[in-house]
Amino acid sequence: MNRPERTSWKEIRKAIHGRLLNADYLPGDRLPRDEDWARELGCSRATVQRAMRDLAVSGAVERRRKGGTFVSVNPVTRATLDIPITRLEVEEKGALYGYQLVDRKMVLPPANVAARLGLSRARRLLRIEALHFADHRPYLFEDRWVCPQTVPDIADVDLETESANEWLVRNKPFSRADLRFYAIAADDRLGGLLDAEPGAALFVIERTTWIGDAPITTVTAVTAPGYQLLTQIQSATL
Amino acid sequence: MNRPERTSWKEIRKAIHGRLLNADYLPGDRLPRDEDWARELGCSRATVQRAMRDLAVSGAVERRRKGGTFVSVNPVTRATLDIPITRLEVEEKGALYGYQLVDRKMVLPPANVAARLGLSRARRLLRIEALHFADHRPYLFEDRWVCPQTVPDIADVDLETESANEWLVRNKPFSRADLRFYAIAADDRLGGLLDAEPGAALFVIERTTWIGDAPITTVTAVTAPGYQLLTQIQSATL
DNA sequence: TAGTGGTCTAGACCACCGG
DNA sequence: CGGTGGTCTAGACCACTAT
Repeated sequence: MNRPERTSWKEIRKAIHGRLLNADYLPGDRLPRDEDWARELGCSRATVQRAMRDLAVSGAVERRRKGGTFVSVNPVTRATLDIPITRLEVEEKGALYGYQLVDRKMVLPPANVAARLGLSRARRLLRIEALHFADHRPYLFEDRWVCPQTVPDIADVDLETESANEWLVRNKPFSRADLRFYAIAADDRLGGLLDAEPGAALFVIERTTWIGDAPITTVTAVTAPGYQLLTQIQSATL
Repeated sequence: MNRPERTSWKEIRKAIHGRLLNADYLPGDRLPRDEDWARELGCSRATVQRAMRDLAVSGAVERRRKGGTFVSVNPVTRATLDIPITRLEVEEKGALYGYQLVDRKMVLPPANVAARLGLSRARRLLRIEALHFADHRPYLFEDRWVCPQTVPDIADVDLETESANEWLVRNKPFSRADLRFYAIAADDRLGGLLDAEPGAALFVIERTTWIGDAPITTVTAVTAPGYQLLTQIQSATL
């Protein structure tokens, strides 16, 4: 600690975080100003600011102009999830990817789908049902609704060949997305599609996207039995 | 665009991201050096670096020293999940929180639990089973294993009153965590505990934490029927 | 080894918001 | 209004790694 020791913002973060873990400051407490940390730790204010921003992003502290920096009152476990294109997810596991379009038609959406997309009036949407396979076994069933008003060029895509999942992710960036994760029991149809016992517990990822205020698509991705979504957290305290 | 317009790193990010969305650069392409962007966009290199870091964190580009900056080849949907303390999650919904310890004992863990924690030798662990309630209805069942070697002071906690969940999150920071999300079908016991039909599909959050290399705890949090985990993404393209 | 991103500094000004 | 965090700049040096 005597040697300046090639200070870096990670060391500064570690030093400050250490004080928090050591309970030098308790949840709700106000921390010293950045400038004071800078003097005490022997670095510039910008470096403290870099460390503090990281602590704020990770949820350890909250910062308010004029108010100052406070130790977070309600700790949360903050994780980052990556949801890849399904084909890449399958291939990443070393499995052979397969894809099959089940159905595709223009139809009026049910109320819950219209609500998800925030559609005030009932318009016909493009509904796509498709199956993704890993090593010839069902991997994920995709029940998708696309807004042709927002995505007119979906009409030019050969959905027999290219999955709507991949085409949309690659070609239609979104500005906002809602994600939901939950579990459902397989009904007879889902059981048949996913090769699961009727009643089997299935993990579901539901995703709805917008570009600006215009809804793009909403998809209910029902995974085959045994599917798990994984992630890891590396805390700043290394 | 003529006026420098109080440039900020968010505008720089937007400008660069715009070029990506406009397909000026395709996935895999190498982007200009930061310094060139700085000259072109009329800001300092540090500002470009701030914008680029944000694009890298959000997954839009990949940066390598000496190599340069590249448009990401495999787009992913990257979401941030906040998993709060269960009590706060319930209270956040405006419901009355309740808690009940179901069981607590020292016992040898089964192989899968030992594997999760990375324990090479079989040692007795503290197993805690507890129920969390929302408005007097079962909300979440917590099946937890704690390593007393790592967390000896768990012995002093009155687990009848305070949930292990809350005590650990508040008092035992971790340096690494594994998270899994999946679905299971309720067996008779879970059905009884969570007031669910046997066979009902239940959403499960499994979390294992370490401090350094020492395992702290692993918990299987089984949620009551209807539970959904939600999150939102706000893209940089605003 | 050279090119690129990553970081640090000192100083300045701005934006927000609590008192 | 004043204090605090947020950002920008110009320049310098460092760290990594592709060539």
